[in-house]
Amino acid sequence: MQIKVLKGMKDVLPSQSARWRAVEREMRKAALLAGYREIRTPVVEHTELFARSAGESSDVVRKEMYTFLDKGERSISLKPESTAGTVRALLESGLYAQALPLKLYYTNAPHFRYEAPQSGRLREHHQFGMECFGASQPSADAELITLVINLLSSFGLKNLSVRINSIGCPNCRPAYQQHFKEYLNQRKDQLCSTCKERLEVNPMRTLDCKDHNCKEALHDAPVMMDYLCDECKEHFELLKRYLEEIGISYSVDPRIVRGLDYYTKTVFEIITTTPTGELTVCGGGRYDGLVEELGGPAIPAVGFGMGVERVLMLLDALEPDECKLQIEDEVPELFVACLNKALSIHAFSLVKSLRDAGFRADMDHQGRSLKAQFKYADKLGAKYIVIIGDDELAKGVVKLRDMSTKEEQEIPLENAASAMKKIIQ
RNA sequence: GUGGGUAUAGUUCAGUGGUAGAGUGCCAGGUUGUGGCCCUGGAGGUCGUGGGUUCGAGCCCCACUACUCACCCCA
Repeated sequence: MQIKVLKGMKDVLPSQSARWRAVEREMRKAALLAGYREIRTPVVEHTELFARSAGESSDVVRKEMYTFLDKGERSISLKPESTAGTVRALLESGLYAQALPLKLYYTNAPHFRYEAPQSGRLREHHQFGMECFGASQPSADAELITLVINLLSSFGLKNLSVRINSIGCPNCRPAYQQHFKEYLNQRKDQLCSTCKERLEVNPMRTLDCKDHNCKEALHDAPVMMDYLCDECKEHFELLKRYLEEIGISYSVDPRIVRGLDYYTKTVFEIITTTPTGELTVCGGGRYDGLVEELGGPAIPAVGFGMGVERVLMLLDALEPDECKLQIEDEVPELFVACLNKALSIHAFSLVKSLRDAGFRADMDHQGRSLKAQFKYADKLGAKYIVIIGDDELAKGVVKLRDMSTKEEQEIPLENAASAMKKIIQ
């Protein structure tokens, strides 16, 4: 019985891995330009970390975590998001005591959510994310949004839209929630069953319910935007001004409520349209209370997570000329073919010296006919073939064939690599 | 968790209850020193699994499993 990959998990095969590296390379470059440095946190954490950060009532914690008991009967979970782990590392290392703001990023970090996989939604997916600690000003929020838009645009992606909202802070949110809850209670009968539950646990999540009746019931519901305290209001207004200043277009969507409980003030999503509908590529926001919540000092923070698979999905949908991503060339430059098996020993040592000289070079390992070696080299996409034959060897040369022009020339076997370097470049 | 679709060669997929098929890929030959195109041949199948109906099941029925899409939610 053949063993197959687990549900919701995907192998990245050679045909795709160069794209992964290219995307990752650009992400690192963008992060570095803005002063962010890489952090790598473990894939597993104490379950409690996620319960305390994302919130016991969040869907992620309630039903989507990969949770296990380890051999010491500790409850551990594969990380469903990276902010909690980053904050944990920040506190544990004492990094927060150094110069603030502290800017951190991670890329191609595996994340896990135990749910039904479908298009653009896997159980294991990878995120690029950035977190900025100690920056209370909305310029930090704007910096992140700008960076994401720039990055995605640089790949050639279009149809990106930025949606922002403010969900207030502990000063202004309770009053809003009070009013909102009263509003909901009056319309309790119209709500779907999950929203009835939400009403008790986390009423604000009813705002992004897709159920038709719920939408109807909520269409003139009070929104947080109208209840923001002066500080939150000013913060939000400034964020908009920063975005406008550099020409990032956005829309204010008072219904964005993120799935994680730790957010305060700014929340944002970067959305794109696909043939099947809208797809969230990136989501994030401000979490001014989380560091303190997890036992540290009161340090404001803002960050986002971006789904790498989703970015790649969008890139795959682009026409070849629209995709601006530079993919690393992996095809061999030289394939060393030999006329018969006895000559393989010469091919072997030539390949070695070609590789030492920095060429991507390969040879046959199956004892195949010359013709078969040519076919193989052609399938690999080799740019040149080096032919070693008895006649050539007697003369102390090898033949170099340009696969696209079919031109052949003889190269002295001695110092062949440096001679080829001149010809090929 | 709920609902729909699908399951046949490495892969993409045809297949009307009566001999297991094609495209593509792979290997070889046509060409004893030369790739792409062409021609020929070859290898490759427990027809998802288990039951049932039938003289006979890839096909009909039931169950299960896997995959996939959608809902919910999200990256």
